[in-house]
Amino acid sequence: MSEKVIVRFPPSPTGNLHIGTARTLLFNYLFAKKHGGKIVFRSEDTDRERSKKEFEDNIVEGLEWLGINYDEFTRQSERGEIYKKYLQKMLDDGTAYLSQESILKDVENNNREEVIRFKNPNKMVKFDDVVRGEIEFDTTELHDFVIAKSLEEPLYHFAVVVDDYEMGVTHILRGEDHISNTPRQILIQEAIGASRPVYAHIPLILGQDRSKLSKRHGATAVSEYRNKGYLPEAMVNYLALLGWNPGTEKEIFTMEELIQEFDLGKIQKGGAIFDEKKLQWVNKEHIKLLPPDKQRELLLESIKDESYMVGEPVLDVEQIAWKKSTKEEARMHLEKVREMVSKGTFDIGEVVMKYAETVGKGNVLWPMRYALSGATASPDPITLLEILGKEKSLKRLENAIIVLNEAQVSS
RNA sequence: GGCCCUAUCGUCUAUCGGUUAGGACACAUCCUUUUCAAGGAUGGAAGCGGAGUUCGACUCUCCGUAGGGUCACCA
Repeated sequence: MSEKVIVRFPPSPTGNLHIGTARTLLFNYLFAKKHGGKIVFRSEDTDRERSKKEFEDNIVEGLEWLGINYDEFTRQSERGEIYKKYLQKMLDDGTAYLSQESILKDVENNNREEVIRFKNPNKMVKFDDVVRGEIEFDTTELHDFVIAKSLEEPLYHFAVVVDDYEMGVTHILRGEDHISNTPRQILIQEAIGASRPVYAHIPLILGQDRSKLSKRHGATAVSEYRNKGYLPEAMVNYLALLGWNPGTEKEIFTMEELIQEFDLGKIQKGGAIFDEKKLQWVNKEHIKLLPPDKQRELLLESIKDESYMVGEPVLDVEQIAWKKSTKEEARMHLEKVREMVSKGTFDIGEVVMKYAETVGKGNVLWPMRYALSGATASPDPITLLEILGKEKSLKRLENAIIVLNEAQVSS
């Protein structure tokens, strides 16, 4: 590679970090890392009304959580002088002009009587997209579009082109929804004498109805998935697989492996539906990769709000016995377990298992687990024993025996 | 509606002219008695339609059709 790769992270702080944005930035990250390039984070906050610090924070924190890092941080709101310089130059060159708007001044919507418009050369613009091949546009339909509200207030298309040029951005990997923005940005590039970066428009992440993923499809913010307890490694892994794959049957990757395997040429053309079921599976696979103590930490964290952790379990007598096993047998096994637990040896787990193996694991373990948790899904009984401690465990085992006895009497 | 993009199992995808069209998720059935939202096995499940090009098309071309994106003094 003769030229150093430079990519940008250009989120707009008008909302929380969207998983679609995260995926796009991830691709930029993987590509840059793979080629030893540089990444510039550029907060696109030229819209003063909609941009909020809290959103910028959410985006920054989300990326940090995911492990998607960058080398430089900047905000468009802090680059006013640069835009002003280019705007003035375009005005001088005649590639842009002050336009007296004939429409009435609309103060409410911040519309002006005078704006800066781009002098559209009205031509065909052709560009090569790494993902889609050649794309051609007739820019006549764009007319003389507005590039700034004033010398001090540049608009998106203009600011983006100036920044990409000034920062030496070599590759622009962005969402497919930007394809139609590309021609006008190329026009501005040509007007200011900027070189053209390589474009790669990646497919969108879709909701169940195949339309662009948005709030109405459910959770779209990375922070929401973080709160749901997903591992950042799993999130990165799954996102990478949406719209890209290495061409092999490997599906579980670490960030390092993704960097190693990433290839722009293998990016998909069509949009991909976000499937949380598959995310869950990827998450599970990543949990398996974690060291035992980390897994245990995760387990404790995940069950800390369960009913059996915050209060005493309420038992349904019909659920205590395992399958064909009877209530009488369940009571007998529970009494046996209670006896073993009360002795409180350090290897209580092994002792219980040994007993369970002789009389049928399920016959002992199901009633035991149910007695301890009162839930149809919970960690295994031995683990519960450890988590709850001797006192609590004995109390719950005792309670289950009482419940069984009462049922016996009344029937 | 104009312009642009896309099109293989329900979903994510492999295939880069010749395959019994492969894998994963999900689903179903069975096994597994540390239940399950664990583990194992098995199974059903796909090339949008029509023309071409070719000895041969999922793969290349064109036309349809369908879906999506975009049309701001937002980004």
